[in-house]
Amino acid sequence: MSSPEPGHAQAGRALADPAPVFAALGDTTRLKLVSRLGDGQAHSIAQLTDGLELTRQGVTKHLRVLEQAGLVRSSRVGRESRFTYVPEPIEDARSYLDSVSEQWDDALSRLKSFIES
Amino acid sequence: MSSPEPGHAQAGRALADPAPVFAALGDTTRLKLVSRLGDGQAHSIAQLTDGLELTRQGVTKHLRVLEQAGLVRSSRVGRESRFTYVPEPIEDARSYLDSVSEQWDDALSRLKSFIES
DNA sequence: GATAAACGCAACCAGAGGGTTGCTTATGAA
DNA sequence: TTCATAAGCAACCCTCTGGTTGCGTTTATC
Repeated sequence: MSSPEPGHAQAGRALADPAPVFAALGDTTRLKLVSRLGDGQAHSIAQLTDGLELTRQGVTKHLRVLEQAGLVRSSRVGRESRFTYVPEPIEDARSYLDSVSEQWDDALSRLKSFIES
Repeated sequence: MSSPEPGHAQAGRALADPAPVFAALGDTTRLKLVSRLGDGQAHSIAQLTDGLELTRQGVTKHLRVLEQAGLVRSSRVGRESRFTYVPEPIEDARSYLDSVSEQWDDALSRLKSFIES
């Protein structure tokens, strides 16, 4: 019993510490990257750089951040590195937020029934 | 039309740019604070500091971050500042993650039906 | 084989972040 | 009124972050 709080541990996975995932999502550029990778296809760095107004190196850095948070996986194919979306961490983050909302709802209904009694 | 990607805009609110909310959640201490505030009660800074191994000033800074992200609201009552949970931003973040997952699922099923054809 | 494309590595920079300490101010309780 | 509690303000610290540039390396392509 020492997870970062949200009581009822929820159904699914363990989700050790969701903070790094949220931190990785806490940047507009990275959100765009995640979204673009959400199409299920593998994309090269050059591809992903296109449309974003920053250097390829900048994009690379962001991709490494996403990769370290487990949101994305990379593999070298020929002369390019292909990045693909990994769904699990976002599922985990989602269920974490679910548990927070649930906790909140429970607190509210308890409060309500207390007032009405 | 210039939101940070996820196509189908989703049902609910506008959710301008979810990045700041995720960034605010991207810290273990702040997650603990949010969770503790999720009980629906108002808590003073001293209360919230208790149990966390850092200074009251440190906690205050984190609370200001949460407040600026809209996750929390503060009001002065007597000599103490009371912080309370605000549910909307987390709802928004949740539905954003929903839209990402949905996009991913759609992509997968399209791929699958393409293979099978 | 020469050229171009796609990338990795390293250095560097300014600014934000997480944290502390010290001191002052407001408010409540004795 | 005096004393203790709760908090605000400001300065300071070090580290991480987002971004750049420059250059070297591998892989295609002509």
